[in-house]
Amino acid sequence: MPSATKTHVDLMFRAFSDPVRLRILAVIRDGELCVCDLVSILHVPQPTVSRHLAYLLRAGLVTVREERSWNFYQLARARSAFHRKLLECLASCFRDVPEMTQDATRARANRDRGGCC
Amino acid sequence: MPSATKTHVDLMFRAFSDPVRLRILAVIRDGELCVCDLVSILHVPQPTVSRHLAYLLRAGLVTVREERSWNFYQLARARSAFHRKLLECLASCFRDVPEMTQDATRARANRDRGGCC
DNA sequence: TGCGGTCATCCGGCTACCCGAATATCATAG
DNA sequence: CTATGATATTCGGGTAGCCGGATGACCGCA
Repeated sequence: MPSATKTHVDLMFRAFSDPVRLRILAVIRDGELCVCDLVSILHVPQPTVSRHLAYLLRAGLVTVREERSWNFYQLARARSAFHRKLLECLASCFRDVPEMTQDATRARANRDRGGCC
Repeated sequence: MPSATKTHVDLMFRAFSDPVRLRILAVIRDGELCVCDLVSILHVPQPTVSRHLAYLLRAGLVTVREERSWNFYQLARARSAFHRKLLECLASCFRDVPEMTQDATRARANRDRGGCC
């Protein structure tokens, strides 16, 4: 048994400590996106995206809205000061991860096309 | 090849995603501490503390000062907006992790005793 | 009823991490 | 030189991701 039990804070930090999850969180800052949009924007296989979304859901960082055949994910509203600070980190590291800006341009092009539908 | 290469941002987030490292970072916010002080404050074996300190050193989150036989660790000065925000997260999650407050009281008692020397 | 599209989950294998115990390094005191 | 104390590192084993590929569940539509 570890000396310190795993807490919710650890879970949230760990949610941010993966490149794909970080990019997902960054790209849905501008509004909800469905899974297939994320797949085409991030250039990541669909099961990988789904797995990471499940992780983010467990951590309480995103919410889902089901409509017809699509699941739209968006950032969850911050429910604590810690959560809010963490989202500010996301904004700050935006310039340190080059892939995020590439994702952002692809996401904008995607929205201009009207998404997947 | 992974879809997104491991970046420095990931390394820093991951540094925060372990209970012991989080407690170390929190307890040295009030000033530098040597390894043996950390061991007695956190109630964690010495090799474990050293390993986590090495991790934090690699991530650029702490600095060392060697004096006589002791190595004193303290928080590194923030070198980016992201780094600064991350330290603010540390302050915010303080109230969410009960062990941190226990560590803080033990740390204060330790300082009142004058540390390990 | 069958089919295509959307999404989630399972399975195998690999890697990275985390720990406890023991050991190594190094400075200092005697 | 020897001993002691502080710290770092190594080693072995266990566990928790992470991924690619395949499969499964579900819905809308012809």
